[in-house]
Amino acid sequence: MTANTPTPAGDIPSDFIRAIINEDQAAGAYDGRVVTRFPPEPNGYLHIGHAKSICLNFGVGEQYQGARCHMRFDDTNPTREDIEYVESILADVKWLGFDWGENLCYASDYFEQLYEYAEQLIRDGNAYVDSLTADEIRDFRGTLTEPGKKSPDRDRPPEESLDIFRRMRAGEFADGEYVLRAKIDMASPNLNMRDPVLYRIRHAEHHRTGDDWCIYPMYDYAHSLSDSIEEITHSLCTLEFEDHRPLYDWCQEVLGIYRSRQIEFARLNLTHTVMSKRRLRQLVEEGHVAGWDDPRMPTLSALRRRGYTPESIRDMCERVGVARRNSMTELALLEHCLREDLNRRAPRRMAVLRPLKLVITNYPEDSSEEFQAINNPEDETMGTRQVPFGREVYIERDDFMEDPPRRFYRLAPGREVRLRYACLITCTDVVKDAQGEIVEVHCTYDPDSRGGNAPDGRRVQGTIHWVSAAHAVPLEVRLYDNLFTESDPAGSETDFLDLINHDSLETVTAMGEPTLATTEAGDRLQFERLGYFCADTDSRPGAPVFNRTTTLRDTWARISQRDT
RNA sequence: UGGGGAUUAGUCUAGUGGUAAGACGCCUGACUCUGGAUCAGGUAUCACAGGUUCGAAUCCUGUAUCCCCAGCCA
Repeated sequence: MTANTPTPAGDIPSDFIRAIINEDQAAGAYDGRVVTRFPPEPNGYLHIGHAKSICLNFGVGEQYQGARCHMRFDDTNPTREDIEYVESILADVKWLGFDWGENLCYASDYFEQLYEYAEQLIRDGNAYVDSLTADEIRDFRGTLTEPGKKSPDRDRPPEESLDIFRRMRAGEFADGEYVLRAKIDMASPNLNMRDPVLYRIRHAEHHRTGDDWCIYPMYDYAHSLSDSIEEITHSLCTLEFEDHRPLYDWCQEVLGIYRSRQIEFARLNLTHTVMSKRRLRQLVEEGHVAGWDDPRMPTLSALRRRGYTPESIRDMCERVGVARRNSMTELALLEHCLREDLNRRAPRRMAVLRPLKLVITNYPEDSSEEFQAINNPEDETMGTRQVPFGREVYIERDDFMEDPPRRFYRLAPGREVRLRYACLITCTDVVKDAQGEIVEVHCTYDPDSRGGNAPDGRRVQGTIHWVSAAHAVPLEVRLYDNLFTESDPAGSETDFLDLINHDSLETVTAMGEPTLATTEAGDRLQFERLGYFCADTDSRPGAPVFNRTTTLRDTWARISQRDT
């Protein structure tokens, strides 16, 4: 490995991990090298919690001079892992915008070397083959407050252990017949040090090594050695592995191999969702959601489908920071990052979610015209487009009230509002059906206000969006809300499944301006005054489907809610 | 009366002996052809109790609360 010039600690953000790395750099530790790794097990989909780890590890790998971050699969348990997960994980990391370059690694690539190190451990008297059953090992382990007992096999001579271990590898024994254990300290107050299992027999096909092996290394052993083999300098993991650090260090120390340093940080928790693989799997398997990429899920594939940008996710991870205390980040922060990003980038369009027909009685029948609309007021370079207009338009049901409360300054009988980019209209009549439901609103327009400007400069409080009825394109729109009603469903007394928000998905047929007919899956748009929407992969030619990524900040919703 | 961690505003994070910083949220107001965006202002004495010190969120002592650990999972 080549030595690197230390990076000046000046402008590297100051979370405690980077502070440690800065110190190491200043002290010339690790020859000035900085190498991290992101080590998922390919047994599930990546979620927003993983994003924090990805941003940290790859972020560090980018920030320091000559640094890098290895993409490594911790694939030591063939019974639950699959190539499908490998591929989705790779795609998600790439989507987030990170690059592992040449450094795509698999713990399974080290199986032979790991095995040889295990023989060394046995020869040195640091490991032994045990014939205790799983139940017996548990019994012998002791409890949190009582020391464990030594296995009768603990003093098996190294030659004998070596022989059995080789035969374990050769496939002479059934699953569970023997295990290889580290010989450390059965009385240690740290249960991980009470002769932890290093290898177990598993006659199972591995997604990469096939049936080359029938013994597989355990996490603590494999992870510590993999880090060492790759000469990882800073091995960043979550808090629950803190108790494993002594074992991590022990493995590298007794073998006399490259020393990596494990540093733990608090994982990301987000309100109104769950993050554990077990719960996510349950949501999918029991059909509470449509799949791993159901846009209500916190998986990266779901967030992508929902319309979240990788930039917004990375921004959130940066703002959350890195520390050692358990925390729960508010979803609002992620949403803020999203809106900030999309506000700059998303083209504006007009669509009406809950259409109410509005007839402009003084507008000529069978006539139409086009108005120019701005594609993005935040970015002039995005230009303008023409939007057709006619005698009948759809407006949002919420934008009309027959008997409006104070502070409501949209359309109501006798009121004048602006149809965005089109003209000023005044409500003259309300048409109801037999049930008393409003089915139509009649207005007159001011011909001199074409384009939406008041000819005499008079102030018009409200501006509402609309879609020409004659030109409208029907859209399937999926309105998403939080999957859970409580902020911490996993931490609640109530079972998390009973906290599912049954209104988390509402599908409506909206009416959109003509340009919306030609969107492609993945396109992100702002429907003016409503929110950000993303064309779904379910879209078909002539039948667009949109996911509501998030609403716009809605001051009126807050005011009206507060007043009731 | 096992071990390991943590404790700064509603939330997240900075501050490491010199009198609490930033972000989100929330509240006010300005502006506005998105009640969007933008802009201006407001919003904590640092878990608690003692102690050291001219001076403590930062040092010491004790207490409380929360999290993690008894897979041949990672």
